[in-house]
Amino acid sequence: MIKMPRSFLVKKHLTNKKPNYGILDSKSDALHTSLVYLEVPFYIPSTPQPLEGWLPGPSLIPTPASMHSPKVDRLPSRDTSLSLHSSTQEITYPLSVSHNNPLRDSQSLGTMEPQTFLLSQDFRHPEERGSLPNPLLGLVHSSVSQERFECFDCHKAYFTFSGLAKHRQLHCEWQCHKYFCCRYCDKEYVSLGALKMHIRTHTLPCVCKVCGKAFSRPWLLQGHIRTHTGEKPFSCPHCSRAFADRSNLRAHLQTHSDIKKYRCKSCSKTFSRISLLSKHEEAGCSPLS
DNA sequence: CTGGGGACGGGGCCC
DNA sequence: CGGGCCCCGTCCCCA
Repeated sequence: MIKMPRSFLVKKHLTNKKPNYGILDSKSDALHTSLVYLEVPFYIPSTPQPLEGWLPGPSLIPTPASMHSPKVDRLPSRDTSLSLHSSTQEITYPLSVSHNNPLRDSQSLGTMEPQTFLLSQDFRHPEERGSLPNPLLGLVHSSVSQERFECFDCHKAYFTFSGLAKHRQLHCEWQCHKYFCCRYCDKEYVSLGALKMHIRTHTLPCVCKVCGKAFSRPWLLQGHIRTHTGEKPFSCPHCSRAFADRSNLRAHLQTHSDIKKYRCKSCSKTFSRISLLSKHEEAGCSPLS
């Protein structure tokens, strides 16, 4: 029988990249500087940037047919150049640092296809890097008529660069591309909050004053204390039984139901627990029995 | 072996 | 943002 792990919601190993545990103890800039960013596709906007305009103008960066998924490996800044690498060549482009780029309005602009790059570094201007997370490590997409900044992961679109930046920082980036590893075990989580909560299962800060048993969360301790006091606040409306745990009452209520929650697809027999259904199926369901 | 109770872990939601 | 609570679920144990 395949046993589900107790921590069934744990993110499994989808990446080898490990975050810096220091972020658990501090909410400093380490949150944004110590993590390893994954490479994700990036579309060079074909219209001017709403921020500082320091990104390379699209009309300056044609799309070589032989160039696939080049890496931007040099941090661009004003009045400098941008090197793009592919497996076959390296191309250096001057940067468009001004909204007054004369090529911006060229006829070729309307026929430009979105260009895909892989960003492996923080691509922002240093002034922006100081205050914002790296939003470009998500999808940025635009059309000629209406520029939008679209999250590569969830495809949510924003009209402003900073809008996407905030979205990436608060919601999507970590959830989609970063996994937080427990320093005490090998479990990984998709959010920092989930990891913090998991770590409590190691540190067990909530201690029972009666027996000394420790728990990860206060309400778990409260439930445990009921085992000492005998308090059972959750009563069954169908019988005289009462329970200290609401989940256990819910499971008990299944015993009063003729139609249980979990149904065998073969014989339609129902079970109060999925584990009982699994046992039934593994034993070899016989619809005639 | 089956069914059920006790205890507890984890994410989501709300305040 | 963090705590409390809810819900879902598993594991262990016992009748």
